[in-house]
Amino acid sequence: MARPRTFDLEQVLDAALEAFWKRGYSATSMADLCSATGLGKGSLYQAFGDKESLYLAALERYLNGAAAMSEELLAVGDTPLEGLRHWLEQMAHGICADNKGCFAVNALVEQGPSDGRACELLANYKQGALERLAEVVRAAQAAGQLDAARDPIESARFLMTLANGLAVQGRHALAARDGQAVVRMGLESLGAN
Amino acid sequence: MARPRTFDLEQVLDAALEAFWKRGYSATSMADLCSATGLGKGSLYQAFGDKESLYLAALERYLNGAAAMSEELLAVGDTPLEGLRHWLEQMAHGICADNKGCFAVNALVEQGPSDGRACELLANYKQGALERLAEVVRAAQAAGQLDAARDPIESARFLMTLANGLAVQGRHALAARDGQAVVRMGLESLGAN
DNA sequence: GCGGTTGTGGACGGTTCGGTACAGAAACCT
DNA sequence: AGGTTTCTGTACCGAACCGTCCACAACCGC
Repeated sequence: MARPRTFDLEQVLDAALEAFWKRGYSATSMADLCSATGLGKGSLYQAFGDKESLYLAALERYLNGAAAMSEELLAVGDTPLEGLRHWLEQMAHGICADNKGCFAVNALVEQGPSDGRACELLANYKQGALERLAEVVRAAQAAGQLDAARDPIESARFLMTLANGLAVQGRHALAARDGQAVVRMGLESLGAN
Repeated sequence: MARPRTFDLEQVLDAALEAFWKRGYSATSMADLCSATGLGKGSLYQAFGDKESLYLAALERYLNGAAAMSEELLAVGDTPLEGLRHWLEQMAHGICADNKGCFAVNALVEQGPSDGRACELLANYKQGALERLAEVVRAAQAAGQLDAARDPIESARFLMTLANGLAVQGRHALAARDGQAVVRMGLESLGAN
């Protein structure tokens, strides 16, 4: 065997994520990443390969975290609707907290319609999130909490669209109160009372 | 006097806008802009100063165009609600057409919370659009077409959030049908019938 | 037609970029 | 403890970057 690395991989990934989050992919240089992570170039390249791979690793970590957190939030409360409310509220809350928006949305916009691996990750995540949301919507409808006449998938996409819009606005300055108002209107529009 | 320039300033600005729109600011090089506009470096620098100024000029042109088009769309139909519907529908339609999203949203996300001049332009535009939308919402409420119990500004922000969310999704691939479904739900949720 | 003035585009330069090579250090196994 | 293997950071590379400069061309007023 040999010398083990002296840093924590996930910790470094989080630091890199922060840097990418702040400035985006193109505008973040390897020098930025070095100072953000506190590592030398050699270590970064050895551990991750190249800039794009590091970005993808950070993105994947973010998406996994987001999925886990979504699952937690949706499970809050005793009814499906409470879960949806928590999900959207906390999403808005996190987005309004600091002016960073949502890393996935930023990545989606910056990568654009390119055919890279990032798009693949993002598309998969979006699809999964959409289906998961639709499931909860369906449950809420079955429980009589949401208007059953609406298509669950369309409702899910509607919620997703709201969340994406909040992420955009949260990137600059969106007052928490205004974000919550949007959330409230969104839930009402699905037939919640 | 002297030799006049052989190109049309606005045409070049449109070409540059297209290039920036596709790849974003950082990822678009001056070489890209030269081939997009068909001009040499000297001409571009003489006409616009530097890359950032060219970007700002393109952004300003886009925002002016967007404002004018919004005004037109809001005026379509005989009632305020018809205007709103047209505005949101055409917004969604344009966004879904090609996978470019909305340049303003892309700029907002890429520039992030930086304190540059682009943010200033975008913030001003957003404020104006919000107020204009709120005006039309108020008119629709007065005409009995929208639920008068809702705060017009919050309703306007709600519509803006939806539009922003559509822009994000439209950057990749959003079926026109799905976009229109979101639009329909959004209008219904304001109390439209 | 001719001088003066401005647009034009390619050549050039300094800087920064992402990525590699390498020398030294550190830790594991025997 | 020694050998070996891996990690670490720096020096370095070619390429691409943004921006400048300059020789030439094109047009206007006279």
